[in-house]
Amino acid sequence: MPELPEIETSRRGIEPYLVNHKIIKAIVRQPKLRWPVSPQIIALENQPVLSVQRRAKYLLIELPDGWLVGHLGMSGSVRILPEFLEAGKHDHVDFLISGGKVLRYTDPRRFGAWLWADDLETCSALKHLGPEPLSDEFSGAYLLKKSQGKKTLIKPWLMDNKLVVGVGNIYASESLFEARISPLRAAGTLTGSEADNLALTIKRVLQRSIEQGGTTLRDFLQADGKPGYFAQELQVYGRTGEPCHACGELIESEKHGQRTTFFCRHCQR
DNA sequence: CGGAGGACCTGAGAGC
DNA sequence: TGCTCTCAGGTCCTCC
Repeated sequence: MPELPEIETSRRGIEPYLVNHKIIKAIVRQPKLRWPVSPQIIALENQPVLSVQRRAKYLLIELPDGWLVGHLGMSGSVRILPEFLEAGKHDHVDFLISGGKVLRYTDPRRFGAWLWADDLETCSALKHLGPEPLSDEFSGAYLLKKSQGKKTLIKPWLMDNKLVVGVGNIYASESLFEARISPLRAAGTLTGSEADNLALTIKRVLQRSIEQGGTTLRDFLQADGKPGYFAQELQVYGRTGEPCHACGELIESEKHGQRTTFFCRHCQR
């Protein structure tokens, strides 16, 4: 499911229900996720939530003694239930919140994770991540420097978390289209002005999607159960064979490393 | 080292 | 209807 805008949408959705409340306990129905659910989570009792943050595609829930580190994988979502409701087949973890509401994690494919971290600096899941795309550190100059000599295709290169986090399969294709850069080029062929443009475009596309509540393709829902509306603004993703909104030529798709890339051969050079 | 590919897991939809 | 195949928003691991 989710790329950065969907995680940020989820974070904003759950934050007001958690901060200044306590997590009474966690109910873990299925501990076998991407990694086993951490024992510290299973043992949680009556902990006040200090903050709800995000790093890359991880949700970070701050407790007095450490952090709940959640990842939604490909198909995961979190939502707030007004009260405890019977769990479905894929409702793997509930966090019971003081006052009676429930933070429920649902994930059919179980590629997600719920881990405990004593502190964020030493958390192995977070340690090797590149810069946040919406931070000042992520710039055209940064992209240009990193691209030097790279033979990888630009599109899978953008999806590498060591380069920049949060850009997944949807937004990699969308950003390259908006920047009019062909995904078929090697990363090392980026010019300075293209790198500047690409960095700005990635920020703009992600920001706009966050404002729309993310992209709902099939199962992603915001924490209140509503879909995200950015799907209506997708220019190339999922539009193989349909006319390009800019030039009318047909959108093409190709597989690069197991993932489909969508692009307009005429607009993107 | 960089880069390619398989692995994890389930469900939806297409085609026969 | 039901089987088989392909595809899906992520990322870690191994192999060359």
